[in-house]
Amino acid sequence: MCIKFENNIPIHIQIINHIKILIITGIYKPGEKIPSVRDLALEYKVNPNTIQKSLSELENIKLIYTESTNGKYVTDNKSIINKYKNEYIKTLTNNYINKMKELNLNKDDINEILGGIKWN
Amino acid sequence: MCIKFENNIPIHIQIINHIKILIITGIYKPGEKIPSVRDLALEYKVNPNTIQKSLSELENIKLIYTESTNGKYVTDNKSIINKYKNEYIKTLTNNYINKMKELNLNKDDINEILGGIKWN
Amino acid sequence: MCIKFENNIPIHIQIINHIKILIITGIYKPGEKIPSVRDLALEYKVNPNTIQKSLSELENIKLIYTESTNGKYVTDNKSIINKYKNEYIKTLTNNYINKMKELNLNKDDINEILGGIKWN
Amino acid sequence: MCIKFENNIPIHIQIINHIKILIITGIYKPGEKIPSVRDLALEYKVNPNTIQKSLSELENIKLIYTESTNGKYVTDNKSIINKYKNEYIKTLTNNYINKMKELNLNKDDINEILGGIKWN
DNA sequence: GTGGTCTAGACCACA
DNA sequence: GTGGTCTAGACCACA
Repeated sequence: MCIKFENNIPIHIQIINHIKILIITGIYKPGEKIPSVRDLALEYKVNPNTIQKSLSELENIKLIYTESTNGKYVTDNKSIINKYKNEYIKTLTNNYINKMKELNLNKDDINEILGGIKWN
Repeated sequence: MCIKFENNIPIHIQIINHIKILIITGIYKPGEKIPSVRDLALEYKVNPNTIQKSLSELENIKLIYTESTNGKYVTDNKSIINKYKNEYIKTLTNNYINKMKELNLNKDDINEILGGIKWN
Repeated sequence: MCIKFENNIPIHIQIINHIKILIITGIYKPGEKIPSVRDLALEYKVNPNTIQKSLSELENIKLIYTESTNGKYVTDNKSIINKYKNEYIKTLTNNYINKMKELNLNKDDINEILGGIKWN
Repeated sequence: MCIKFENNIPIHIQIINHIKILIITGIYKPGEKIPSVRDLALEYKVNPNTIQKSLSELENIKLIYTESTNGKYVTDNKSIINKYKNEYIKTLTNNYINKMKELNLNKDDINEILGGIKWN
């Protein structure tokens, strides 16, 4: 696990986003138990309270749930995961396109650029 | 001028990249005088030495040149600017595609996503 | 270590040239560790930042490289060293010949002068 | 006239050498009047006393002479000029060869290098 | 201990 | 006013 925190963005937000991506990309799988607050605090090198705050928010948006004495789990409702995945895809894509527009590139330019990519 | 510096990346590198993008996007035009070292230091709220270091590097890679005692100017060699523009496009595109791949999306998925974008 | 700095030439440039010659002449050998920034600052009696600046430039031109936290080393790429050696030879020779020309000496004169030198 | 003074060498010595070279190279011709102390002081941007000291030394070694109320002249004794010219040639040549030796080059190497020079 | 960054601030040349 | 140099000194990451 490796995350570089940025200035100007609250750390708990950055942790939310990081874990969200782990779930969206399937690194944390649906229904899978996620590490304990204590362990995550060690991994991210932050205070356990910060982790707690982040996980609460992830629970609010239904990406994880708590089994009372047992730990926290990734939701197994794949449609929720997909919803956030699509949202993330949209954000990435818009960011990409906006930067391309700043460079005065249009739809055709982008298609040409993507056409030249080799996929493996 | 507005730039939020990130942790973990030296400020002078971030300034290099920021000014590079201003040149690439044509906000700083070919042959145009750029603000003085002192003015940039005020704008970016850093020490003039830090600006000096950044501009030296931009001069090394030929994106700007110095007219001694007169100021610094964006190169008017558009092919150099284009070289860095293309490099930047490549980086943006690769980053975008790599994130898409992490989400298990392939070429067709991306084309479909881009096809659904409305251009204005 | 002994170096007399000249006026009118920035010290960091003089240090670059001095170390370059140490490498070219093989006093600093290929692959050998060079003294730390702090030690060189003491030797040359300048600020460590000035050494840092000089060594950065020597790294830019690939004559040295950095092993992070470990120190800086002379390149072990002998062809790079040779390139700068040949460049230096050329400069010395041109300077010598130009001064001879100022004295109205020609090729034959120089050959005669050199022919009279005793080699040991 | 342009001379950059070096540290660590007394300025009057540097001026002596500079004028000596002007005479040796024939820029100041045998028998020619040299500029007044006052004018030389302006040219070299030094105190007239410094010029006076330098010219005295040049007079001691017979490269110039004074016509009492009339000014100072380059000697018209060409054999004296030649003596210093030869001395200067010797110094230049020895310096050149010593630097070449530091680079582990020998007589044959130098001949080869000089053979490759294009003369015009 | 190693390299590296950044600031504050003095000072320089050029014109 | 412009770029450029240099120092003193604090501070950082890495290990």
